[in-house]
Amino acid sequence: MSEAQDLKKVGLKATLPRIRILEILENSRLRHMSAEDVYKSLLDSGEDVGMATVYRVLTQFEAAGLVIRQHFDSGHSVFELNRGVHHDHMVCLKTGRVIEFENEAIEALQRKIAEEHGYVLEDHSLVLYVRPKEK
Amino acid sequence: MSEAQDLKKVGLKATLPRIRILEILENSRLRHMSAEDVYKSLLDSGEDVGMATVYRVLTQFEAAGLVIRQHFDSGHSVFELNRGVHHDHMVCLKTGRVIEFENEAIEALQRKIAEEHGYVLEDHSLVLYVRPKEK
DNA sequence: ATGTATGCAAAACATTTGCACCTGG
DNA sequence: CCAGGTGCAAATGTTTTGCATACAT
Repeated sequence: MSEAQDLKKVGLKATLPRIRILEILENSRLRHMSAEDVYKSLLDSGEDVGMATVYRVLTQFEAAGLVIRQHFDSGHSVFELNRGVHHDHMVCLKTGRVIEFENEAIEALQRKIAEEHGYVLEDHSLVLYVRPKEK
Repeated sequence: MSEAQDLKKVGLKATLPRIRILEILENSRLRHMSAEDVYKSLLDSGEDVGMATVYRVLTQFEAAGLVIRQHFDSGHSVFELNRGVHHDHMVCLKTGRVIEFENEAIEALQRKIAEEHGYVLEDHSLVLYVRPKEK
């Protein structure tokens, strides 16, 4: 019940829409939600917010480091709560399911590659598009 | 001058817009062009094509394997000629420059990770966002 | 009180589509 | 000639913005 504190901690006023959206991200069974998903979820809970606010709030949350925005190849963004542990994503082309995974070897290789080209790795986006293995 | 043949080879009629667009992709100094870039380039050469055709043709080229569509985090797609050698991309956050790189170790790791989760790797998207190394 | 946040509607983009007309083989 | 391709304008889907009103501190 301390969403209000969490918001203030990152410099955001604890307004109702922000609190509700944060709750949704924390409690939804979907770890990866589109703005539309969040919006529908709000309406379902009887809240009266506009899409514009959903986008504004999610963008602020991203800037504050509370959520991470992913861009998969689907034309729209998906947002997930930043739980502090970095991971990448695997999207099943058959079911649309999103699987998270961590792999330090890949992370290290990326840093090394950037380094070799005279750059410092700032961020990266890795998405594997996969299909269930045939039995 | 064999763009016409290249097109027929992949089952596409050698129409003027398709030939011109293929030429642009082959000759532009930018390896990665947005639909807008291609469109402007066409206009500059005095060609009279519509954006709709640019998108239709680029999409057909992608389906035919002639070009590869990338999605970077910028909201719009960029297209590059498929030169047959797979590679990933590094985008400089300071200059916007796009650098291509190949790394078989990363490719192998990705296949292994998908495998470990019971999937087969079908495709992937890896983009490193980097900044010039301080001297 | 007062500066910030919100809701709504309209705008802004990138991309796609319907349809009458044109064109390549 | 005729199926397929193109141009234009209008539709689409997602995200952003302007502005008057409502709210947190």
